[in-house]
Amino acid sequence: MFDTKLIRENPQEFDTALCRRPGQSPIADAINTLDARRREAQTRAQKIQTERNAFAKQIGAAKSRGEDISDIVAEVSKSKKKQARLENEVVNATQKMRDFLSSLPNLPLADVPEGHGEGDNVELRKWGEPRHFDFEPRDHVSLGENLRMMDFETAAKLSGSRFVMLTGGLANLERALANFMLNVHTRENGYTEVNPPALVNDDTMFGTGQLPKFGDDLFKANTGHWLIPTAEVPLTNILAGHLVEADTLPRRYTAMTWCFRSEAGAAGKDTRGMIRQHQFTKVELVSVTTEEQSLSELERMTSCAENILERLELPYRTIVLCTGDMGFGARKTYDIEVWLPGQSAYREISSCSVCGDFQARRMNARYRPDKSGKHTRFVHTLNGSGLAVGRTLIAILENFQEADGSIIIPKVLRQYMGDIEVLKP
RNA sequence: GGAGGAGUGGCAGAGUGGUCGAAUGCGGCGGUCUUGAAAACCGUUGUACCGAGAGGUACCGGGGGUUCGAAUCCCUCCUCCUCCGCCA
Repeated sequence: MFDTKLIRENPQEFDTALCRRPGQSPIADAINTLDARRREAQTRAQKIQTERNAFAKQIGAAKSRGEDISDIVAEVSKSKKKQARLENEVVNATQKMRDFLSSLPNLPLADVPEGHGEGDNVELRKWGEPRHFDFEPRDHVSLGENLRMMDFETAAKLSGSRFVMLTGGLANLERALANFMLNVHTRENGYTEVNPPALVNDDTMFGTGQLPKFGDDLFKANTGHWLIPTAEVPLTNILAGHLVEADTLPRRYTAMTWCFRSEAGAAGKDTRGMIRQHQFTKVELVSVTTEEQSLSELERMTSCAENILERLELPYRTIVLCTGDMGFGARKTYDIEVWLPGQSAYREISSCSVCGDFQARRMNARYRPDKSGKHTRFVHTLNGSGLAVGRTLIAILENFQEADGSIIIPKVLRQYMGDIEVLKP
């Protein structure tokens, strides 16, 4: 959500920045017209209210002196209807503005490359050498089923398509991964571990930008709750409605949660395997910072995520998303892609975004920049995966496979798996 | 699920129809004293919006209503607490 004052004062700059996203057209004029109407109605309604407040005070004074008040009362009653109409106008105009503004995506930062889709993203760096195999590497489905620890058939019986059931060593491996990631982020990177609700209300989904536009991508419970598509939602909303002191920032939160996505628009995409599921485990990172800190925090967060892959010895590359591939609330996004030998491709395993004050405005989360000052500012929010656990498991299977279908366990994970070194079929 | 109670400023907590945006305490900020600090004392201290400004308007859990006037009365929803029942 945007500051209407900013749009009023810099309509040209606003439109230019917004239109760097493909599919967006200039909108500042329309917003400013709507806004002018709202302010005018508000000013008029306030004027009438001022008069009425004065009358009410007179009545109070007169009454306490024991005077007759019926004349004044009669006069005030007349303005009631007019005021109700004006107030109604203000409420409607405000609501209209809010609806309008809440459907607009965030402005890309100036250094974000312009483009229409995946193809226009820009690679920044690569880490690790994809391993050379002297046999034909298999994909994770083949490996997992061969181990008899990855069962799509039973999952389909229980739930339908896009679900998987892990058993035995792979179930343990997934738990080990999440445990490892959480330990690193909490013990070395300064994040506070949170175990948040996975069902949230409308306001919470609005705060991070899933609503009102993207309800179709979400699962909804019959109580009206929504299932979180990422822990970004509850973690970022922790500070919703709060005013905090600057010296309590940054706040860094991490959580392992299940994530639920309807994958409504992804029919036919990644149907094989556990790349794209309705339910998956993810360790999420969320930072809440000041305006000054948010850009460096993005670099920090991204390196926290990259570091996990390095310790797992998984080759990756880091790209910056172009304006056409960025999410709704982001100003700038780095994707980290892990090498998958089974696909001979780099695939997304983490996405780190800085949202500026976009989400903070939606959820009204502010801070006081300095203690004696009267001004408040909206906090800046960031989120990133640290990492997608299911996809990390896939990467381990495919990168650490042996010719006989066994899987070498990365050294850093062994302590979480009873010190075994290999999973054998 | 049943019966009660409560939601007020950063926090604690008073206020039951008019001069209440709201006592008081804590905390914060500024100052006096002090070599410095602590203590003590004095002062100050909510947010958002409208307005060029003067100034104005709104907000006492959310929404609605009664009234000339609502933190205060009524309706409704939400949240929390206590007791009982049930239960992982």
